[in-house]
Amino acid sequence: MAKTSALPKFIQLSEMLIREIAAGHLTDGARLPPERDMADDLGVAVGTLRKALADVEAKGLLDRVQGSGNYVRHRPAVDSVYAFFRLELLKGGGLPTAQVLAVDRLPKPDAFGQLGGHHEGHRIIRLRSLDGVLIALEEIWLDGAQPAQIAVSDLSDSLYHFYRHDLGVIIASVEDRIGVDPMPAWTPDAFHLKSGEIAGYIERVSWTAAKEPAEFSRTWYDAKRAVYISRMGKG
Amino acid sequence: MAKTSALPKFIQLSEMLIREIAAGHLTDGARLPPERDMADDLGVAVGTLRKALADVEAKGLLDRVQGSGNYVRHRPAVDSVYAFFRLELLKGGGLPTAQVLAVDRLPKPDAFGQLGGHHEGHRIIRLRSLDGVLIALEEIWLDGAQPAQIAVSDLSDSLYHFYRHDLGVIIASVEDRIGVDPMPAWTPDAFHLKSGEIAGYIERVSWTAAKEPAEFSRTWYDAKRAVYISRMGKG
DNA sequence: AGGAATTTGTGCGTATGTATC
DNA sequence: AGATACATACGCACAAATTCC
Repeated sequence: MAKTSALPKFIQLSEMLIREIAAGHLTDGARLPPERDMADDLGVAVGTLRKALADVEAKGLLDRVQGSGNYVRHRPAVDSVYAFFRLELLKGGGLPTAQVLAVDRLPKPDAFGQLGGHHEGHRIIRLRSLDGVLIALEEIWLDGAQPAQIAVSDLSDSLYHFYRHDLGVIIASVEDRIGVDPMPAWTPDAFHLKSGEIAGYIERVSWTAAKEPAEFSRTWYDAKRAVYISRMGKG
Repeated sequence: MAKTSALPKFIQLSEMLIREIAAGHLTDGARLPPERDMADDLGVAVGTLRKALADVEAKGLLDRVQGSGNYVRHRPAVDSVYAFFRLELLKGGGLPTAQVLAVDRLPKPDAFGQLGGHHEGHRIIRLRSLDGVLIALEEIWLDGAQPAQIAVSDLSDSLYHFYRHDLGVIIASVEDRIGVDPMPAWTPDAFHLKSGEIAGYIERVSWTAAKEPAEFSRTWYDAKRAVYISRMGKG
């Protein structure tokens, strides 16, 4: 196996908590135990747990209130990411999470000209993981004619929930590339999945090279992942 | 004076560093002293300084490299925020900083119909501070016809630099409201400044109420500031 | 209304790991 | 290989906000 040194504890904790919330084991509004109790149960120092909790809060899944407690923020179960997330079927039921890399308003590629009347579109690039393992890069285009207010913060949770309830737009294209760790060389016809309940269709997107990792995100670990993706393009 | 409990040390340190960088005292590429030395000089614990450095890094003004050092990231002096920031003239040379609260694509108010052909515009709301003291709320509209890729991350540094170099658009309207601490009641005719080198003009913008603080940002302090602004609207 | 208990936030100091030089 | 420097992790003490009695 590759020389994979373990991730830091606070990252492991953060991802564990996110998976617990995404899976519905921690429902919306639920209050976590006091940090000291939680840290004792998990066998870590309070400061380490707090760093993980700050990470979950930054992803919008937790509400931390001084003097009160840590409260889970998650959409109800009916809007679970499971409803629209098809990747897990190919991996045996892992828990999906996502991380937005970039949201840009760009001229729409010709391949999508027939969908929507606008000459521009919103391009969203996300990393998708199952059980914390990076498995896919996702590129999605939304038609630009909608009065869309798109920002990274809006997309940090369940992207599809955002589509249906907040935006009400049509997905122009969804491309899923499936891989294992380490990611194999990318080929144009890797995987194309029909996207379930979403009113849209599948189309291959020509992948433009990613910007520098530093432009995508701010933490060391995010940058690592971005570099990882960059290697995909060279395959 | 009002009961102003001091801000936490790590926030004070963070804002001090940001001002030092914005003023050009720490030039682009400069390497900071080792964290232990720096913490000793400043009379704080290393962990406290590290929290401040993480904050500066999150704002894109610092590059932290393990095993190497902390490196300043800043635009060259010719593009200093001073070139386009007029507020400081009224306060005696304070160092301006800004924080983006919201970036939305919305139908353009009728008052701006004569500028630009598009019916939509990008509304940007920023807090502006001098020497760390909050003094103004800024609302700016850009015409939506431009192929603008607007996201909060693009605006975190110098907004005017972004206008001129990255976007190349015309500022539809700029409204500056000047105040002191505590912020006085807002009145429609508070202050309207001609915006210097910017090709645009000044117009009063009817201020729509801010969303909930939680929608703007994630940290406790950002939320505090948002609440502070809310009180302005009621004055 | 008020005060005690609970819970998170801040700050400190230290030891060890890991990347860079 | 050694030295330097940032990253992680631990534990503790006190402050501040909330909640409860």
